[in-house]
Amino acid sequence: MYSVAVEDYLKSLWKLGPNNVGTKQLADNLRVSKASATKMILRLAEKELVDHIPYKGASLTKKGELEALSIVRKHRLLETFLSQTLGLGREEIHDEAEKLEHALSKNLEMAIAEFLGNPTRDPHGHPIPGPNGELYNERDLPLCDSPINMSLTVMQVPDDDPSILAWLENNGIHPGIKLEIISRDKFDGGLNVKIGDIKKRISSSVASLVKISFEVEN
Amino acid sequence: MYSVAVEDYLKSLWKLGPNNVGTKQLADNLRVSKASATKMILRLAEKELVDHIPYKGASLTKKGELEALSIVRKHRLLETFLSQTLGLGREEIHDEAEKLEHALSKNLEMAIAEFLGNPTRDPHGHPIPGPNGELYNERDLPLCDSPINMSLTVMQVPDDDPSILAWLENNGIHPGIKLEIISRDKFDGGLNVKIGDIKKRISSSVASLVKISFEVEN
DNA sequence: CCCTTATATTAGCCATGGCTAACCGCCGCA
DNA sequence: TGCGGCGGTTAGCCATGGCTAATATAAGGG
Repeated sequence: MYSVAVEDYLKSLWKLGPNNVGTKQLADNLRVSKASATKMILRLAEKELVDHIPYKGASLTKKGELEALSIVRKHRLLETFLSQTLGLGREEIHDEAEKLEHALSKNLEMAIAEFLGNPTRDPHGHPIPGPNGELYNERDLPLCDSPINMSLTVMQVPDDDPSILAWLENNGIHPGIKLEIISRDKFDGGLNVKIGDIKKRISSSVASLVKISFEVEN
Repeated sequence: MYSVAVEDYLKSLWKLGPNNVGTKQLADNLRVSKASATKMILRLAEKELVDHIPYKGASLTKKGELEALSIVRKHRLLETFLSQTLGLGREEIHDEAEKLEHALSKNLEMAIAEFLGNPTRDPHGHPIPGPNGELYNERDLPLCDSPINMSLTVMQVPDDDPSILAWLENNGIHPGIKLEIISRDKFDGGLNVKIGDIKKRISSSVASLVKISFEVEN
């Protein structure tokens, strides 16, 4: 239906949304020039996939959002499928899925979803949109904003930075792992955490990319 | 490395080869105009992927052939993978693989080959080229040219025509099945065959697309 | 309040890969 | 041997999606 380029722009707009996304931000995210981004935004507006306010940015229309969610669904299903069948690591699957997602038919998407038992999270813990774009309410919190001295469960790690992912993996941090924040550095926001009996330091930039959940007391 | 379009042209040239392929034949195979095919042939010649003799046709260079074989390998590995993991039927996998093959990295190709145990045939019985383009000697014979009153083993069925494939499937004809030609119609070349105890008639056009092997007497 | 600077847009170029229309060349048949 | 027709090529158009360079706008600091 839409070209690879259009799908990539929609996905970026979704990731950077839901607020108005600036041309430069979008261009940087897609590694194209600002001029290319402007041109494409105009074309997307033409197709009613985005609303564009000149000099203010663009945001997805409902139509554009549904299209973006369809791509995100394909991406995350593919990551899960590659991980499950081929045993690829969390740090290998993103780039592969990035290419394959544009070549995945609705039929194959459904077959994969069924094969996997209609999962709701990919191997990074990211929610997988439903076949019609349904996305359940996101309740996971960034680790950097999480309470101290509580048992936290890692729910999500980033998917697109192999080096951060490798570091997390090497330090035993991935979805399902329990940890506890011991203290938060007042100056740089770095965290001292305890995983089992082992203490680690997590920089604030990494901690902002990891999401956790915890049991709420009644 | 090469674009989807270039890869598709190379694959078609390989399928229609190894003799010089005419512009019209290529254009028809790819469902593009003759002019588009001419233009692309010139570009492929520029890249030294084909030799082109004006008004005579084009054929793959060694470089072009290796590239084509790489695409064919990806295609057939994907068909095997989709069939094996998702249980898709022989008539469903071709079109999916046709799209995915262009998005498959060398790494993923290797992971899939290893997962499948480095198969040498896809679900249609077509030989899968090795990672460096090795293709073992083709010994299977078209059913239409096969001897009468001998036990024949079906080795290959066509991959790109879902309706023929569905007919074959419905009549229990697929790789591995044994059959015997009872008689050959003198006028239209149609075959009367026996599969187990059941007699079937196979038209010559279909019979030319099915390949078989048989035991050679010493 | 103006001016600097970052951000955004426009203009105009390029490659790719389609298309149609028009023309060319080769071959077989009369 | 000449010619009709099919196949092949050329010319020229279009959309897509990149790019750089030049220009326009907006917003914050002096």
